[in-house]
Amino acid sequence: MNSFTEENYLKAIFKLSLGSNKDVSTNAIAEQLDTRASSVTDMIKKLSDKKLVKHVKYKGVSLTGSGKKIAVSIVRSHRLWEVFLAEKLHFKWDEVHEFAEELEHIKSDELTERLDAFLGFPKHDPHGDPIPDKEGNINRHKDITVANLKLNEKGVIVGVKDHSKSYLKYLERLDLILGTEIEVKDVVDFDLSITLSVNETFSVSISNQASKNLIVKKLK
Amino acid sequence: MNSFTEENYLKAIFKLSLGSNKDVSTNAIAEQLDTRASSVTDMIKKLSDKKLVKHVKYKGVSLTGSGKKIAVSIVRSHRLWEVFLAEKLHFKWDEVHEFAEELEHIKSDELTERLDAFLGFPKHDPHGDPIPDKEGNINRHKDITVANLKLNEKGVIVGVKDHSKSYLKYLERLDLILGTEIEVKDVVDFDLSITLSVNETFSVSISNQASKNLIVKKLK
DNA sequence: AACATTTTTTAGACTTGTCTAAAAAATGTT
DNA sequence: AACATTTTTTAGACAAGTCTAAAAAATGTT
Ligand SMILES: [Mn+2]
Ligand SMILES: [Mn+2]
Ligand SMILES: [Mn+2]
Ligand SMILES: [Mn+2]
Repeated sequence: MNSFTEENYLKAIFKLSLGSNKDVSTNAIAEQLDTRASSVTDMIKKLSDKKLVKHVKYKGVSLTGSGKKIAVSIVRSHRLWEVFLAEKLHFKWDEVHEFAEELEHIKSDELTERLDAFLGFPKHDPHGDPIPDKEGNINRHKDITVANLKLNEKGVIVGVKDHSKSYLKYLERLDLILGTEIEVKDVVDFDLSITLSVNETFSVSISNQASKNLIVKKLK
Repeated sequence: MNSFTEENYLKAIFKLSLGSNKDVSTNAIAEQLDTRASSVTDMIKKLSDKKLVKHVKYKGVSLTGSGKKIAVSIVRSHRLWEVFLAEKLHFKWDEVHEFAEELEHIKSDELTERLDAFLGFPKHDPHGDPIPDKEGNINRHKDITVANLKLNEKGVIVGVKDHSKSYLKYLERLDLILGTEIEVKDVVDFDLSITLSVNETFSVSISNQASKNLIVKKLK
């Protein structure tokens, strides 16, 4: 069995390897987990002994097959619990993550599968992130953001790239929640801020920083 | 904040103080938590520094007001999670305890209250144990067991005193589950084994060991 | 290629919770 | 009351995970 701490390292390495297929650096992990590089080196040694990561000294680290399997199963459990907390216990989307960080470590395949069934096999968590299936397959949506949309193009909000409480609360205040339909009405070339029409009911202007973290599915 | 370990000690002391109001012994705690007396002494020192227990050297330990409050809130959370696991995820009553041992430590009053509401404010857990209310009040049912019933007396099963997997599975196999109506049809004076009529449909014979762990509400 | 900066690893220490072995106190027995 | 047994505490050690400070390796710059 792996400790909570080991699981959190595996999850961090998994997150940092998404997208690029380069090895993950010690410092990146340290920052992700808010710890020191020396602590990371120690833990990498341990995970390496357990064959959960591959490590070349001074070069970087990557997950092995079994390491990745564990990481994905934790992500799956995390996101299912987030769905439970949001849909069943009516927590807001900026509140679910902290609880899920703890719930995810209650490891039992049986528990996860039953939770999945109870929730009706959801495909996405409250932030639009895909829930890996039992076999660990993940359907990532392509990262088209509001910032990528051109004038007069339409989209539906399907996710966020920034998961911070402040960003999520800000979006909720503007009704920019999952499923919302938006249309680009104006782009200011000076600072790339964008004015959106929301659900064809009202307009709102958001910064480039905000628009490039809001994932959409383009509507024809 | 208290660690999982500290919480488990508080819970153990709470359980051991139920019924009798004598102080709890170091050895009793060690046995309950499957650890050594010396470890218990160490932890008692720590909990005592935090004013969660009162300790007189060589005499024994008891919970303070705040220690008891924490212990009860963990019991509340534990039993609510057990209800969730049994009713919503359809785990059997001999399977829920282990998961609840982990879930109970996800401490957040808000989470507990929402879970309580989601479950419809249950009064008892899947083993018939009372769920403490938000203020920590517990409605213990009085301990009348099948062994206390006289010939031809009737009762409804409302709880168990032994929570072991083997006992719970055994009872389930005999359909001696919560809510079942039973009537004492025969008592063997040699070994105190009892023959029961179950739900007025069939008969079964159980040992004294089994009958004195099965809590009933007597029916007139 | 030589020097400067950044990144990573090592060395050694600290905290939490555990253990064994031994000492001290309490309890039981004659 | 004296001795034996049991219970509890103390002393000292260990594993997990963390930290700071310093050494080693890699990378960047002239
Ligand atoms: Mn999350
Ligand atoms: Mn999420
Ligand atoms: Mn239980
Ligand atoms: Mn129970």
